[in-house]
Amino acid sequence: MKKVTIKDIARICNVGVSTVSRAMNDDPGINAQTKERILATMKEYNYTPNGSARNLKRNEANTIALLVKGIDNPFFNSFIKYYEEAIKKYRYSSVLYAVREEEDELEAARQLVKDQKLKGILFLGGVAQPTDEALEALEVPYVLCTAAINMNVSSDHALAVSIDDEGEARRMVDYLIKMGHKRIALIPTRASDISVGFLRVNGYKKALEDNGLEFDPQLVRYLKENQEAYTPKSGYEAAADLLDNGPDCTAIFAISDTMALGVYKAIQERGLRIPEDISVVGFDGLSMCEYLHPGLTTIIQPAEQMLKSSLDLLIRAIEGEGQQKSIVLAAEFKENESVKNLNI
Amino acid sequence: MKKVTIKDIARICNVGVSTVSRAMNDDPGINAQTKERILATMKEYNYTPNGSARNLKRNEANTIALLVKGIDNPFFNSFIKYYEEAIKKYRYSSVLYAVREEEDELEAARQLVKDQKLKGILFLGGVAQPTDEALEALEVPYVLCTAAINMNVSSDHALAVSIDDEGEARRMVDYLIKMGHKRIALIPTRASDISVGFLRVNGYKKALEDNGLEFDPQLVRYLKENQEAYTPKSGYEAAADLLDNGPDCTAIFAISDTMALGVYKAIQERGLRIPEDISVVGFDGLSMCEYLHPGLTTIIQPAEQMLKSSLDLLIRAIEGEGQQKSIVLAAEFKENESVKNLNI
DNA sequence: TTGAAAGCGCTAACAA
DNA sequence: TTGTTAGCGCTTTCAA
Repeated sequence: MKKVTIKDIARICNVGVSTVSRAMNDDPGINAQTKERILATMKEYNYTPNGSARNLKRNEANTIALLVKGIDNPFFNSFIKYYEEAIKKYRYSSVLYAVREEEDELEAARQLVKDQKLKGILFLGGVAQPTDEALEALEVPYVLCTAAINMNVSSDHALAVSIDDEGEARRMVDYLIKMGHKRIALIPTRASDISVGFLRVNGYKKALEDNGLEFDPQLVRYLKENQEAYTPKSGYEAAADLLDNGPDCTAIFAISDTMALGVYKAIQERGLRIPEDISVVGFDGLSMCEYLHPGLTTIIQPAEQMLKSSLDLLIRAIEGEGQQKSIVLAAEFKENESVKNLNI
Repeated sequence: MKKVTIKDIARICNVGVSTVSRAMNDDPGINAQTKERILATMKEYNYTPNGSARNLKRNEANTIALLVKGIDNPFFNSFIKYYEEAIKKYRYSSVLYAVREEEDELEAARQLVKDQKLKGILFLGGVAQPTDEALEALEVPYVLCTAAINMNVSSDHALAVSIDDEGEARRMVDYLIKMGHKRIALIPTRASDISVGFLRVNGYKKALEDNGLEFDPQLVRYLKENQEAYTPKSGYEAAADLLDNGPDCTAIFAISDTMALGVYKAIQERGLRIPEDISVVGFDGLSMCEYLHPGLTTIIQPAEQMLKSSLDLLIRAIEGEGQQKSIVLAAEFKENESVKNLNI
């Protein structure tokens, strides 16, 4: 079974190759009937255009990449799923690229753009310290999804889709305070994190301030530089340290659901009960955490919507219709059983 | 900045394009010094060959695909991570492709092979009912990783890497029995599952038989056809049904860790304690489940090793050095706190 | 050991 | 509205 080419189709249909090319590329200047006939023949002979030849000619691959930093973070799973679904609607092909924790995702992106002639990049997670220069060097539009877009970035290419991390964190802590909690511990990422982690910490501080509570550094358990962010392990270790050596608290705000999972264990392992002895809240909306016991109170990021918006934004930008620079989506506050109302 | 091509390099080096081609393709018939010189120039000018042109000419893309069915199953995360790392060692590029639950992964694979001229495919999960014809139609080597290779498959192309699902399940149930459990419930996938799920059920049955215990269908809670396999939700629902309507049991064997998570909740929600009131064991070794409380006793699949072996097997097959057909790796039995010893 | 030249399958400019 | 044709950047004969 030899591969059927554009020439074969042309010969069979008794037309020139360019006519066939026009037929499959929706070129306006072509007779509707001829087009019909050609398309039918293509289908009959099971013809698919050779991508390499196309790209070679067009000197471009209509490809965008999803660049995930921390692919083993289950939070990204649903995004990836939606990505694969959503991309099919567009006439772009795509590659998924996983960047390791210690890798520089911007360098990796630059390499990819060059090697694969990418049209755009969708960053998921990561992008800790994106400087204008580094991002500009990409030379293609990109969208930072779930990542906080930094104040020091003003690049024209820079697009972002996220929730209001600071505001949502603030809302969460405010909720805890309204529930009567005054000693609220925080388990963030590393102190050096200036991305989403930073914003959520800010939200925590603001909520305290809003309510006239003092910020107590002792209640904040930053990860050590050698601990991996957003893992149950780190959450566990931080909570264990807090419970064993820290000041008393009535609630723990883990900055991600993955970490909240570890917090649960640290608490339960010590014979304490959630929420009777200590309340726990998370952030992100990992579906799995609904199945913790008790169900975790958290902020649910609208993964599907975020992904769709990101893709939309990216493709508009690629096609030069970009007007919007960033989209902030509403998150869902999910009240669950992990918080005790101290007012009662 | 115009893209530098092979012609540019040729001109700069004062050689023909074919010589440049030889230099970069490690062609034997070339003077070592010329080669050196050319390679140096390529580096200096930051030349990278145009993949499209290469593929067009060679009429092939040196690409393999990782085809994941159920990308939102966190169990596959670590595999994907290792895949991305491992593939870099080979001179193959790769694509990751996520197949939805309801999609036919073999059809998707066939399409991919055709469209992208794939050299091989690595299936992760899925491949429920692979018939010889369907697999043969792929026309390229493929490896089924973590999927049970079925008895009715004898294709020459068929390669598989897995653990001994039946044996390991048997070991797990045998362990429970040794711990004094006699009424052991099972939460498998759907009754129609003839893949790994089936094998694990078999292992369960054999262990009972080995120990002279009778198989009680009432203790087995198959998922309904509309429930998604390997999710906490399904595990929760099955366990809830079992606890509310089923016969008494002292232990529950969830066929995957993801489902065990839901089982935990169903139990704890009812005010029962693990393992005091009821023991739970899982299967797969989801890292996250170590952070459940109490820690889950499970069978850990050696993800990294499995992935490496799969890739190795696949690439050998592609390059025609295939001798091995399948590899069965040892799993690790992880004893943890979720099982009560009834003998004491 | 090298270079010239013929395409790989496709698109697009040009001519008809 | 259609066909002819010149490449895109590369690999690979073939001849030197």
